[in-house]
Amino acid sequence: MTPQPTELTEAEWTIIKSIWDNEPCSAPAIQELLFKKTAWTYSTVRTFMDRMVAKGLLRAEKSSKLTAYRSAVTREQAQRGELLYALKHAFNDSLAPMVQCLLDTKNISRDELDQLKRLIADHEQARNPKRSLGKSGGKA
Amino acid sequence: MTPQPTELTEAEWTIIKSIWDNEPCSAPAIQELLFKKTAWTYSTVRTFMDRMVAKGLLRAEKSSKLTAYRSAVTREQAQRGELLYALKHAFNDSLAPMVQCLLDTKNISRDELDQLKRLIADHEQARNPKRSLGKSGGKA
DNA sequence: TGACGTTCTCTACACTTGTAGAGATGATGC
DNA sequence: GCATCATCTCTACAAGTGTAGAGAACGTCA
Repeated sequence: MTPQPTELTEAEWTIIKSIWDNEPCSAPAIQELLFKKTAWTYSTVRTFMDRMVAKGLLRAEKSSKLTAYRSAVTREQAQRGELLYALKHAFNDSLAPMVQCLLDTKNISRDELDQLKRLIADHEQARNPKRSLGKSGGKA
Repeated sequence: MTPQPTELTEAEWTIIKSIWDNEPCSAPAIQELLFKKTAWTYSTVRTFMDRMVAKGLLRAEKSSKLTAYRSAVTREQAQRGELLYALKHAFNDSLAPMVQCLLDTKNISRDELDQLKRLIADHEQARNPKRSLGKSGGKA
């Protein structure tokens, strides 16, 4: 149903990535995990997490004293939100300029280039499965 | 030199796009241009623009009473900033997942798909102009 | 049962972003 | 010279974001 496009702040990205990798998890656990990278105190992390619950980005279940958190949006949803934001604002919703920018910006290895070609080919196959090209077993 | 990655807020995107298309231009002009879309008052637009000057996103030159604005970052810089932000936060800097998400998300027409393939092919050519096709390529 | 550690709750504060009104000031036409 | 218009400057304020301290409350080990 694609609710409203999920948009995350930088801090929220940091938190939720950690949660995706560890859910369900506690706030102290996340704080500890992130401490090396962010130096955030428990209060900071907890504030973010509770705000994210309020926004519907996370879900919290508390048993007695402890609160367990899990994500309420999938990685894919969040990625899509971020991508659509960039696509819309920076590229007026047109694919090609975005991909062009990607190609111009990152130093892309031959492998990555091949990978991209494969992605596109697979996508083509998937939407147009008439004839098979031998190459790889596809399977979306 | 790629200063610091340019990041724009939603309102800033709206403003700067209008400026790219009309620079040099005055604040009242931009306000009028955007009014249909945003309903922003002059004060609002002016505040944004002056903040953007402070941030180094725009440049302002005032002659007597009038202030003329122009962009201080190119469309490409801004696009790159936005793209890198998404790439970094949502996709941990990996190309392929981003492109995959793009393919999965937007309803891509055959034309667009062809266009993408062409972009990639051109890019390949550009970085590897030795021989036209051939797998080899070797040597990163 | 008291000290200690863990986790939680509440509150706070500065900065950014979105939004705008009020009034100053200069330019124009008469 | 004065009314008017266009433009500018200044100030403000609410909501969102980044960041955190102080102190309550519970669990536990001696």
